[in-house]
Amino acid sequence: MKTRMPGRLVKRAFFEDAAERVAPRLLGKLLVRRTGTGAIAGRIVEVEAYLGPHHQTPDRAAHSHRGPTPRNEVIFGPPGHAYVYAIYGRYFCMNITCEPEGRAGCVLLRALEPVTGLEQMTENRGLTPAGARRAGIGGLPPVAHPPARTRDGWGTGEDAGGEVRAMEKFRRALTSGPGRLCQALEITRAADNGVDLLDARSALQVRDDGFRARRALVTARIGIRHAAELPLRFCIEDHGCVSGPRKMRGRVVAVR
DNA sequence: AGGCCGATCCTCT
DNA sequence: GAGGATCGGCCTA
Repeated sequence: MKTRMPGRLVKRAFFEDAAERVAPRLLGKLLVRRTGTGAIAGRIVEVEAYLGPHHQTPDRAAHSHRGPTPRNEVIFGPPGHAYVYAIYGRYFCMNITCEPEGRAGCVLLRALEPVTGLEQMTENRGLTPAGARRAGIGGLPPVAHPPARTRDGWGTGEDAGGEVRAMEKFRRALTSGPGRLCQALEITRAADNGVDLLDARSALQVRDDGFRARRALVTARIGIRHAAELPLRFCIEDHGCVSGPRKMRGRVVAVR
């Protein structure tokens, strides 16, 4: 079965640059998983840049900080590939490699806006009873089932029973967070670490459907101890699917 | 060989 | 807002 993939593949040159420049430009691009039965896709709305040891600014939070090891070698390889690592024994996080081959630097994907395959994401995340068993979590959904998509948006268009708010909450729960988005798109280290995201044959791809984020909110990165003050987190301002605290100190910049 | 701890998520107070 | 789950990588002895 031939799965229809949205938009077009991003070019290699896009990632052949410093992570802190690639990161904001990545906002609005699509991360697409091809499955046996169709596509699962989300729009990138929150990212963080991690800098390689060659960089002028030392970044002790970066996995590449101490040089290449078997775990992080993909970061030192060619740009546009997936660096997937396991964290806290239960979750995976996904990065996209940047910089020319031989230099380190990558962008962590922290949140997506669900676009395609929401039912599959729901199951993958354990927000249905069957999925909960598969995902190995409790599986208490924000709402029992995702309300139907209408022409005007989610739910009925009115928010009579708080249905729109419930849908917001549900969408957030699907892909808002680096571990969550990997679970929703079935991303694992075993299957996806080192995959070329810019190859039409890959099961995981970064694509461009023409959406442009004109501005980005820049803040400190989340959940790190070292180099915690560097302004290397970028998100689409006020987007409902961004992870973390609702309001974070930062400044708005134009995306070149 | 052993210990520490993390670019997280979920649950309960 | 705090604590537990859970395990591989990396550092120290």
